[in-house]
Amino acid sequence: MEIGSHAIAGKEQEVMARIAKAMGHPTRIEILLFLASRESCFFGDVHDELPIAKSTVSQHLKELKDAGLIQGEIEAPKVRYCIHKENWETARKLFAELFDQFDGSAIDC
Amino acid sequence: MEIGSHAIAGKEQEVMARIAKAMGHPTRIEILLFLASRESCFFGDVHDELPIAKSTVSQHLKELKDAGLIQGEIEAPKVRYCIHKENWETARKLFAELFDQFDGSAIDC
DNA sequence: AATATTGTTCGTATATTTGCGAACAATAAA
DNA sequence: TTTATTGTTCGCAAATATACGAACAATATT
Repeated sequence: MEIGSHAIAGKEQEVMARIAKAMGHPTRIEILLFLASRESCFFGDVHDELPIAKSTVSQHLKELKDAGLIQGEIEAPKVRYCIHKENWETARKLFAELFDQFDGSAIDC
Repeated sequence: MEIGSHAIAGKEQEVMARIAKAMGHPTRIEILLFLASRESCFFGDVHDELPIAKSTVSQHLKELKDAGLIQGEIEAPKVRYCIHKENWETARKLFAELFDQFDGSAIDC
């Protein structure tokens, strides 16, 4: 790889934007922190943590799921949600890589 | 701090959501990578990298600036943009902290 | 079978985002 | 002073996002 170029390809940029977008709402950050702090939990547990309608919670969970950050599986009549282990790790690396692109020791502009 | 609790307060969650939202667009990820890869540059340099109208580029830059990720200063008749060093570092830490909240060694749900 | 529990989906209203060209502002150059 | 250069801001149209309650679906319970 050339000096000065970065390792985040176009496809990865799209993935990052998708993930960042999913994280771009206070409620969804709250949900991620909640899920990250435990092994797993049910929809109702998430809903109980938030002062919003269940339909809204469901939509936020869907967005996080569509972005790949979490996963949910039916345990009738409940639905168990948890962090998507592999994608979470991928996201961690992508963001770390992006933030590392900038040389903090550089002089101010 | 209690075991199981996390270190990201409500206020920080809002900041994270704000930053993530700003990063939630492919063009803005592209801009961040571009700026992160050099000391600084002018608006025109950013515009030249992108296949979109200058007014649109200006708006994207404004959002990144409002989120605190970048800064811009007039060097008439040009405008020099660059990564906002301190806020960039803050963002790096916040994201790293969030992603570290999840114990990757946990069993799948 | 009837009822209760748990979430998702639908329909709707409002707000925000995105993108563009035109108009504008500020300085530099002629 | 006129003219060029460089970006921002404005006004608009179209697309998305946000939030809610009602309706629905699937299973468990009685």
